[in-house]
Amino acid sequence: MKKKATVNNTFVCQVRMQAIRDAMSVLSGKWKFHILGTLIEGDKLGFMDLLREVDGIGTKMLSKELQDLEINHLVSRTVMNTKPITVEYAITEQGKTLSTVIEELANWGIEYRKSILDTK
Amino acid sequence: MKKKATVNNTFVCQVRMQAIRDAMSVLSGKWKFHILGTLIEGDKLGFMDLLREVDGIGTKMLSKELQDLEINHLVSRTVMNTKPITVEYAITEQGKTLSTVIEELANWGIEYRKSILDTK
DNA sequence: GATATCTGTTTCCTTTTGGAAAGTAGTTTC
DNA sequence: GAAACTACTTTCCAAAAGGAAACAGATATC
Repeated sequence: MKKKATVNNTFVCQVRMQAIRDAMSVLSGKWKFHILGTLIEGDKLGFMDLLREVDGIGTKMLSKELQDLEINHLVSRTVMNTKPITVEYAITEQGKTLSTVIEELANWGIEYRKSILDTK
Repeated sequence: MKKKATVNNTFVCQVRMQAIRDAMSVLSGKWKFHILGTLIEGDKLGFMDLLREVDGIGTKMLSKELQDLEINHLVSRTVMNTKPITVEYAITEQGKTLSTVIEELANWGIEYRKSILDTK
């Protein structure tokens, strides 16, 4: 299975491929876009808030995904010293740069659904 | 684990959630963005062309992903009656509507990589 | 006739992902 | 002091995703 790139083997394409890999490595999975989208809308949400907002997610996945997003500097985590301890999750400046991507993706999804319903 | 949505339980947010689910159901996996991106650049590529262009993919995944994309009307498949049989894969009009999303994602990936290198 | 090319499919396996449920731990209200 | 609330973690398991390699069928070239 030897391979020689022939068509898109330009520098820009290699860079774009790498960029998509980079982006997906940080955004892959079933929940990241939902969590980020929710945090972009209403900033500063507690764990239980997110559990309520992100429809269908469980504690394990929410916890794990939030850790991933925090590691990648897209979400911040702040422990508040309130009566029953609460934690505030918020989108970072870095994370906010994703809002156009998420917006575009959501818009595409809406249009896609429409076009599918038309053809049926 | 009772849940009551309190913050983003508006109609637009429900629609956006659904839109992201729709989009991801069609675009999930390791290779779809790469294949679509490649087909948007150079239209009409053979199976072997794609195998060469999409760095790292194997025959099984390429075959499977192309089938998925064809089912969802994002890619067209045309069998040519050439000497050794060849097949032309191309992006559909429907598929072309993804170009802005892919563009945004790639741009974000590029900027993200830059910012990570800066902070290190 | 052997080898090569094009387009896949099939098999077998490992890794990754995701989910349900129970457990942990601290605080606070009744 | 029992129950409730917040914020998780852990365990155990099932399903999905992904990959390497072999196989297959058709034509065409050496």
